[in-house]
Amino acid sequence: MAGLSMRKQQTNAYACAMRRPTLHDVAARASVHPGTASRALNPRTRHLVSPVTARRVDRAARALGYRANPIARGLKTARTATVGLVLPDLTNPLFPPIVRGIEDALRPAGYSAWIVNTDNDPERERTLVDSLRSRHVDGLIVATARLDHPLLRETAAELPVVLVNRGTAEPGVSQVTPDDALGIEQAVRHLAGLGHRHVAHLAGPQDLSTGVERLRAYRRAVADLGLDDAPGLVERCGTWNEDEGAAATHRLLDSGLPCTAVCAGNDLLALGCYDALRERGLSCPRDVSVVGFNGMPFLDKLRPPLTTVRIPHHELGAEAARMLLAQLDDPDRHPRSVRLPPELIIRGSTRAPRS
Amino acid sequence: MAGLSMRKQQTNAYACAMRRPTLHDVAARASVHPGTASRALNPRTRHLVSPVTARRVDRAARALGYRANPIARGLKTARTATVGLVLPDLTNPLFPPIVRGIEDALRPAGYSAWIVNTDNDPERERTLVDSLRSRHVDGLIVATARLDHPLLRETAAELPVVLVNRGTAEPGVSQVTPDDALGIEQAVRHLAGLGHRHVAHLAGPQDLSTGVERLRAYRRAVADLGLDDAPGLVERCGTWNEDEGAAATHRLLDSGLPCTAVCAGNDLLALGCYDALRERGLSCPRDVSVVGFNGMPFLDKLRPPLTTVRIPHHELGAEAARMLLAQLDDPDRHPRSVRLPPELIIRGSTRAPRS
DNA sequence: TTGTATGCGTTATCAG
DNA sequence: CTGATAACGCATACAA
Repeated sequence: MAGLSMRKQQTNAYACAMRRPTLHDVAARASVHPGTASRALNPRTRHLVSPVTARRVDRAARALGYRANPIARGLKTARTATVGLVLPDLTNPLFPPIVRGIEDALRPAGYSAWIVNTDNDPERERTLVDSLRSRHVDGLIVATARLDHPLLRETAAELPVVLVNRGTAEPGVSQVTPDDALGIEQAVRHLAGLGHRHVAHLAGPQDLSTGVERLRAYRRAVADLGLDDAPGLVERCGTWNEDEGAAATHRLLDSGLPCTAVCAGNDLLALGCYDALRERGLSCPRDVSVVGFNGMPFLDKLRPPLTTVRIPHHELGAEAARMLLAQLDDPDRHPRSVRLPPELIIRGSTRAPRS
Repeated sequence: MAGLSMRKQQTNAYACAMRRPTLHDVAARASVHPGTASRALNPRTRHLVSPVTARRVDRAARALGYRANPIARGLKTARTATVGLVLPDLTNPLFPPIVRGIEDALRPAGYSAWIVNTDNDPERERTLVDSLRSRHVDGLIVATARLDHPLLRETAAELPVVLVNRGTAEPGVSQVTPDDALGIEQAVRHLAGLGHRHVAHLAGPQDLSTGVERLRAYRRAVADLGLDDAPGLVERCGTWNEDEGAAATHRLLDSGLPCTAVCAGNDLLALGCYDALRERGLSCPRDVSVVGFNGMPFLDKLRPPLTTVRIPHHELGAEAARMLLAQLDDPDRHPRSVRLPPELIIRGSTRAPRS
């Protein structure tokens, strides 16, 4: 790694980079003690200083273009106005909108987010959470929650944590998730309304709240609506991706069970389903209707455009951020769980079954 | 904002949170002076300490689960092993893979990235760059470069900066960009090879290197290949998005100029083009062939799958990160400019013109 | 109301 | 080779 010796050189190369003015400089210019300047500049302690002095300090700070050094401040206060954001994978199009929601809610409060990717690797996750903590983030928003997730419990015991999108079975952790059950119910009800009796489900990973709850909701909807409940109509996928969706669809079709519609656990699985159908010369929606879940971008550009359950990504993130801020404000606040309602978006991939 | 008074409460709510061990604790346990412990733990200064002492310190550190506090370290060294990453918009699917490339290249060097979104707002950009600087990032990777971009010149004079994806006309700034000219040439040559003589171009924003260079390359290719060079075959778009692409396509079709193929400045414009064609009852590729640019994810799932020029996103990011690391190592290093070769991906949206 | 002193955790520069 | 000490920039008890 770069030696510290470079520091001297850097001073050469970026010679024009004037040292940022410090509180000390401001104090000197205003002819007050640094402590006074600190108080004057801090909204919370400003009332402790005389208005004239305060204004003088303000002017000095403005003139010098003073900006407090958050590092030094953090060292003293043990707070950084920063929250860590733990994602499985930023390249999954589900997450960027959630991130935007988080940032948009954090900004007005003066907080910013530090984003890390775990790649669904628990070890990497542990390392990253540790590095966020050593950077003294004030709290954590976690999108990688598993149902069984000791790290989460440990971490939440030590600093404010809010889960987003995926929940956990670990106690004492706040979470903001889509109402998976409601979404799946809408999807299955839509298919049943079109006349489908044999609806399959591509289930997601069963160690994630999303995978489990969507499967459970599917089963309940099938029962409630009196649809075909053959166990073979459920195919499990190990991860939320297209390959798994395609493989599961192939297994489903190989089973020979009657099936005119597929309710996929998420959009990526649905995309894999598209691939498998095409590979077998089957047409969606003529032969098989397909519903996705999440409302990823660009699904309307597919052929056929994918009917899906849209979850409010941005709002999911914003709500998680607001919840974390509240928790930051009042650490004794009781952990709570919020479910946001999804919305069925009907497009071209669903239609009544033939005959 | 949350008062600091909360700190006390926080100590209550997260009471079990043991204080992280500090260098001081490690030193005490190893019965050495903190200074010695610091030297022993720092690979660069480890040779200054006797092997036995070093090992003793190591053991103490391990036993206590010691992790250096990067904040305190940064305060002293004015270095943070952190780089700022300035993006226009994380929800644009072009960027996440670039981010991953950057992170993957940064990680082995012990650096991490702090991501911010400007929304293409210069004022917001200035604020964010400022906040990154006050957080003492060691350098900047910027994906929001415009051709005319004073902030870039100012900033690059004060700390290492590398541009990624978009370049600038400002002098003295390193950049890693796709070889836009080569990519467009491949695209137009492909269309010409299929027999197209009237190829339109949906040009991107002309204040961005990408927009300008792709337009220039289109013009050159049209000239070289002896294609129809009617000025009306170029339609300008103010931003890289679907709406602009659709509007431009409508204008193009309204012009009545003969045109059998569209070379879009990027994939989003091409998606807009799809929409416009569909709206007019035209078929791609039967009536009009379309080529995109960038190689966004999921383009193969469109109908028809979009022929595009794939740029090596991950490598683009990785190369930018490596370049920044090199610059961090040697601040006197001459700024340089790297262009990465793209690759034409031929899919179903291009075919020979009718008749 | 203001100044003073101290500490946050670490590294660098001295002595020894 | 190791220990002592002084910063780094800021916030905050405490003294004045």
